[in-house]
Order: sequence, then C-alpha cells, then structure tokens
Amino acid sequence: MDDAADRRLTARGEERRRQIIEVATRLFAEKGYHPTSVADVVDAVGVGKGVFYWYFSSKEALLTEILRDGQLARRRHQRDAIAGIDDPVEQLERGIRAGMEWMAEHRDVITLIRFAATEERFAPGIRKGEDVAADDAAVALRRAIAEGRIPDGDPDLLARAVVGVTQHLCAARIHADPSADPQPVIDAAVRFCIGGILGLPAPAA
Amino acid sequence: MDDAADRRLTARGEERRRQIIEVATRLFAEKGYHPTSVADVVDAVGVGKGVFYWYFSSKEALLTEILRDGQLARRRHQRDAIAGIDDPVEQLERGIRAGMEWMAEHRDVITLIRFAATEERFAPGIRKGEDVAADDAAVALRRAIAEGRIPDGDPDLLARAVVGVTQHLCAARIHADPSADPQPVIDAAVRFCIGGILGLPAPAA
Amino acid sequence: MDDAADRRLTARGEERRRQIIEVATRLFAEKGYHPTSVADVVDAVGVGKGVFYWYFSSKEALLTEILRDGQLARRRHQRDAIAGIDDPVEQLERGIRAGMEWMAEHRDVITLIRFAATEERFAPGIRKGEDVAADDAAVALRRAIAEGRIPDGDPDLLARAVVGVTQHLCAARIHADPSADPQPVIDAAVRFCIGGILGLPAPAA
Amino acid sequence: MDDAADRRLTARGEERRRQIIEVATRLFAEKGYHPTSVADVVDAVGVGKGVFYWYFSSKEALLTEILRDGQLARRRHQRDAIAGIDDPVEQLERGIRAGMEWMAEHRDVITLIRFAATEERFAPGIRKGEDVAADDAAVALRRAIAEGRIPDGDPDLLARAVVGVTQHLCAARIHADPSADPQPVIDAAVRFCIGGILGLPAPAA
DNA sequence: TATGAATGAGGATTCATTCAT
DNA sequence: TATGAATGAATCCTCATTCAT
Repeated sequence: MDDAADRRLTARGEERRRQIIEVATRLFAEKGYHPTSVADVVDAVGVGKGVFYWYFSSKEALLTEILRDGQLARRRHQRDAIAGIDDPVEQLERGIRAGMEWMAEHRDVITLIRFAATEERFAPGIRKGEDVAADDAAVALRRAIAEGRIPDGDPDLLARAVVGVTQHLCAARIHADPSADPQPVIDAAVRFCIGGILGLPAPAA
Repeated sequence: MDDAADRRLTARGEERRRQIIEVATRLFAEKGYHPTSVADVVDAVGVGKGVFYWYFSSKEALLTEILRDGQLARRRHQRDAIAGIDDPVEQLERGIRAGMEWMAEHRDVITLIRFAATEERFAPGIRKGEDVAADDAAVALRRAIAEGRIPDGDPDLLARAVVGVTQHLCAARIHADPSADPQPVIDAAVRFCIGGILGLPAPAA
Repeated sequence: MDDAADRRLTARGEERRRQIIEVATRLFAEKGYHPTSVADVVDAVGVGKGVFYWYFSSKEALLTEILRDGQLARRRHQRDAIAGIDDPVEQLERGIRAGMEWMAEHRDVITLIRFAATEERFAPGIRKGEDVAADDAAVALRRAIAEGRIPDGDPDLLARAVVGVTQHLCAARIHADPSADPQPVIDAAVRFCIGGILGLPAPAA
Repeated sequence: MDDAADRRLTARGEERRRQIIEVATRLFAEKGYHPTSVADVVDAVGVGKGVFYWYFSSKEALLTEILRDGQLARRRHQRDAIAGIDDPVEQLERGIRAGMEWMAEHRDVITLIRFAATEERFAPGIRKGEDVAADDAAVALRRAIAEGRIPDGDPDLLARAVVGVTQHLCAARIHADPSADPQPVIDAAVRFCIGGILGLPAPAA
C-alpha cells in the first residue's frame, strides 16, 4: 500500500493534514501522548477514523513529525534572530531571547518535547535535536572564548546550562502563568545565563 | 476489601514492596510509564499478578508513590547537606551540589519526574514538589540578598533557573555518559549558578 | 448507478479490465485473497481506487470472475485437445495431458481455485466446476467401460482420482520447481492415471 | 511479558486451551480462517476476549498449531498402521487406508491444511509436512522397487500422486457426503493407487 | 473515466484490574 | 499471601466501499 508519508496532497489535503497536526499537538500536550487516542484526535477534528491513516502512517509517526518540526522551527527562529550579528556575546543574548520567545509561544510543542525526552522510543531524536542546539550555541561560545570576551570553559557544558535555564524558566514561569508578561522572565534569564557564562568574578580584587 | 495502601506489612512484605518499587522504577524509566504494563513489572519481579495489587491499589498509585518518595528523598538529602551551615551563599552551593549528587545517582527517578511533569494527571504533584524545592532555595536567596551578598532579584526566579541548570546538566551530561566522573560537571554547574545569581557584573566599574 | 458488471466498455476499457484481472490474480495468489487489499491491487496497476469499482462491483466479484474464467478456460483447453478423437482411452490421455499443461501454465489461477475450494463463500462455485470436469471425464470413462477397454468401476470416482493426481502433481512437482521441464511429470501422471483406471491386474493370471 | 506459548498450565487451563483449539478448528474450516474473527471464536467458547491471548500468542499462532498438530497426528496414525508390517506393498496399502481414514474423520483439519497450502504465510509449513509424508511413502516405494515388486519409477512422484488421489477423493467423495460409508471409496482409492504405482501393464504381453 | 479523499464498521491485540482457589 | 485465570473495555489500525470533483 502507498505510504501515508509520501502522499502527494491537494491543497485541501494539505489543510486537513495541518489541522490534524494542530489538534493532535494540543491534545497530546493536554492529556498526554499515550492517554490521547487516535479516536480522540479524529473526533476533535470531526472526521472519520480512516482520515488519520490517510495522512499519517501511525500515531507514533505523527508525534515524531511534530517533534521534528518543532525542533526545526525553533532552530530556524534562533538562526533568523542572530543573522547578521557578528558579536558572539550579542549572538548568545539574541539566541537566548529568540529561543525563549519561541518556546513561550509554543507551549504545547515544548511539553511534547519534554515528554519525548523521557521515553525510549523518542529520546534519541530529541537528544539529536538538543545536540544540534547545543552545538549552535557552542559555536558562539567558542568564538567568545577565543576573543577573550568570556572566561575559558567547556562550551558544550555552558550551552547545556543555558538550555536548562531557558527551558525550565519557560515551563515554570511563563507557561505556568500564561497571562503574565513573559518579557521580564526572558530578561532575567538572559542576565542569569550571561552571568553564568562569565562565571564567578575573579576571586581576587 | 481493605486498601492496599494502609496495609500492615510483615518484614518480608516490606521487602517485597520495596522490590516492586525498585523494579518498576527501572522499567518505567527504561520503557516509559505507559508502555510498561503491570505484567511487565510482576514478571520482572518473578511473582504473580495478584501480588502487585496486594501492595499497591493501582499502577497509578505506584507511580505517584515513586514520585513523592523521590522528591522527598531529594529534599531530605539537600537539607542534610546544609544542616548547620549558616552562610546563605554556602548553603546555596552545598544545596546545588547535594541536589546534583542525588540526581546523578537516581537517574531513573529523575526520568520519571520529568515524565510526570508533562502529564496532566501527575503534573500537579510534581509542580508542588518543585515549588517546595524552589521555596527552599528562595529562603537562602532572600537571606543572601538581605545581607547584600548577591544583587537584588526575584528569588523564586533565580531558584527556578538553578533547578533548570542542575536538572538539565544532570540529564545531558551526567546521565548521558554514566561512566564519566560527575564532579567536574557539578563544579561547573555550581560556578554557572553562582555566576548567574550574581548576574551581570555592574555594567559600570 | 449502473452495474459495473454489465458495462459496455471501449477497447481501452477492456484492456484496463484485463490488466486489473491479471494483476489481481497474481497478487491474490502470492499473498492470499484476504491479505491482498483492493488498494494493493490498484496500486500495483498504478491507478486510483475508483477505477477498480468502475470495472468490478466488488472484490469478491473479481475473484468469482477469475475463478469462473479459469475453470472455463481449462475446460475449453481440454475439449479442444480431444476434439476429433474417437478412442475413449486416448481421449482420457489427451485430456489429462491438456489439463496438466493448462494448469502448469496457470499456476496462480490454480492456487486461487484451491483456495476458493476451502472457503464457504466460493466453494459451491468451485465444486460445480469440478463436477463438470468430472462429468467430462466420466463420459469417456463410461464409453471405455462399455467398450471393455477398462474394467468396470465408478466413473465419477475414477474421474475424481484423476483430478486429484493431476492437480497435486502439478502443485507439488511442477509449480514447486518452475524451472524444471514439466513433461516427464505429465508423462508419469498419465501412466499413473491409466494404471489406476485399469486398477489391479487381474489377480489370477 | 510471558509468552502465551510456553505457559505452564493447570489441568483446567489445558482443558480451556483444548476447547479453544477445537472450536477454532471448526469455525476456521466452516467460515474460512480470515473471515473468522477471534471474537467469533471466544464468543463460541463463551469466554472473554482476553482468554484467547492467555493461551495463544496470536490468531496466526493458533492456526499454525492446528496445522502442525494435524500433520503430526496423521503421520502418527499412518505409522501406527504399518508398525510391524514388513511387506512394502502391504505397508503402502495400509498407509493409504490409514491416511484416508484419518482424513475422513478430520474433515476440518484437512480443510485448513488445504487452505494453508495456498497462503504464503502458511504454505512453507504445509509443504514441509507434505514432504515428510511423501518421504515416508517413498521409503516403502523404494523397497518395493528394489525387491522387484513394482516397476522402477520416481518414488517421490509416485508418493505425491498417491497423496493427490487420497486427498482429493476424501474431499470430493467422503467429505462431500458424510452420510455415505467411506469404505468403498477407500477401497477404490487403494485399487487406483496400487494400479497407478504398477503403472501401465507391460505394453508387450 | 479517473482521482484523491473520506467513511466507519470491524479486526487483532493489549492491559489494568478482579477473583476463585 | 500468592497464583493462574479471566474479564472486557479500549486501542491502534485496516479496508471495502463511496463520493465530490
């Protein structure tokens, strides 16, 4: 049988597909991936059960696609934000802001990524995406170190620390209270991260 | 029937119960909570299915207990580490170290907590535990601010940032390569966190 | 809507129809009738699903047609082979040869007939076809008995035995090794059948 | 999870298992393997759906077991029938009789074997069983040839021809009219087979 | 004629939970 | 306490068939 993945779709088909992804992302994030059945998704969309399998080869494939698209979109958003910027420290700051802004606006996808990181079947994909993100940040960090702008240190580790700060603040402070303005949190996250990268002030003087 | 939760157990019974918790923690972390069936657990323990329901009222109750025990144990470990310490900044450092050490040694529990945070049914419990942890750290932070040891700032936000750094570094650097020595990562995490708390050096000076 | 069965077709339509029958015969024989979906068939042909239902009213109707066509073709082939032959024993021999040759060249159809004979829904049709074939042979057998060319016996039973020998040798020896020359098997089948029809040599002598 | 295949069963469990096999054999033969759902089977037995999977790992595994058991039983029945017989021709005759008697009494299993031979997934197992049966017969045939009791010839081919005769006569004459006495058919089958093995009388004479 | 899309009943299978012994 | 057996609702997925375009 033809694979649902490589189907050539009409405009109407593309729209349906997008709609399913949207609804599924919301439901998966709300109730959890496993507790949400394919029936829940198609019911919410208002179509027959077969439609799901016309567009996706399996429930798992759908989640995988959501995750991959999310990671790609975040990365693209961050790269756009630092395009044309030459100063590595400014790149870091703008990258952190862009990352948090994206995450702030894509709460559901972030929830799914955090879930997927804990499940054997999806973890490898997530890890790969995180590695890429860490590598992106590490490039700027290495340049900043080389230029003496920040103290010497393990760029990968610093990058992971930054990811930890931004992700957790997003979940614990922005998503936890969606009515509040995210900017102060983002500002604080930037200050914390830059401070953390600079590390302890020279113990002397 | 009497509730499995409040059963008075013999020594052998306590042992069985502990064994089930241990095996379930490992399996849940390895395959995921939902993909692991009660049958998987009892088979791994080598007992019949009835045993499970003798000690636990449901699969969900078991996970809830694992999560609560884990959060309590981490907190106890951290409080023990700062007992008798009076300097708030040293409290912070020791708390961070103790937290990471505990997390480093309880990878499976951490995985489950991270999973539970993404699922509606368990998230409230996790959030409560994180709030407590953040409050613990906030106490020290508030004192440090009051004593002028660190710049003024939102203590809760700083606490959350610290949690983010430590949790993520643990997952991304310690658990990802269990053969490596965790101490350098912990040291770096402490430096990053203290640096982050101190924030950007006074722009002037 | 007008019935797909009685549709007046253009030359191109006839060709399409034939093509679907051909592909379906192969797929049904390879994977089995039930495990082969209509989607499998139209995909293999390279057309849309609607095409199938333009030419056939249902999947079942398609199989029924394949079976009926197959049984008719075999019978026609056998009748052609004995046309003009007057000696009943020679008719038998030629009929056996013709039947086996046809079966040897239509492995897929034979597989489908053998399958259909085991399934309630199709068995009656198959049985009717086999009855006809047995009757055909019985005619010659009866003449041969009447003329004293072969011993007295139940012509229908002898005919069924011949069908059993030819069908099974075809499946077990010719179809099982399509690269081998079928002629020796056919020769042996003829000898076996004629021997069988003659039965045990008079115990006396 | 423990495999349903290797489960240690209590007496009651063994009985249930046997009961399911019995009912499934009948239903599969009546309606066809694919058209019969697991629900049909458990409903006919009068148990819950889960019971099926407690005893069998899948619907396919159940059919495979039925087929294997059937082939083994027939072989055992035939071997018992010729135990102690030394004359190869008598072995053949008794083997043919025993085989047909067994088939006559196990119509459903025979139907399933005939079905399975036409489906890719099961055919290899069936073929193996038929090869064994043919080999069994070939042993006697080879001895008979060596002793000059029957003309020289391909023992495997003769064996297959015998299988074809017996199987087909069973289906077309015994199973088709279960009220009739099978003995005359069996007698005729023996005569036909022995005659077939002896082949055409020496053309000279 | 032909296609992509849709339908929804039905299928195999799983699994948390219960119960008789 | 413990076990094998049983339950049956729920899950993912398939597929023959239909329909709008």
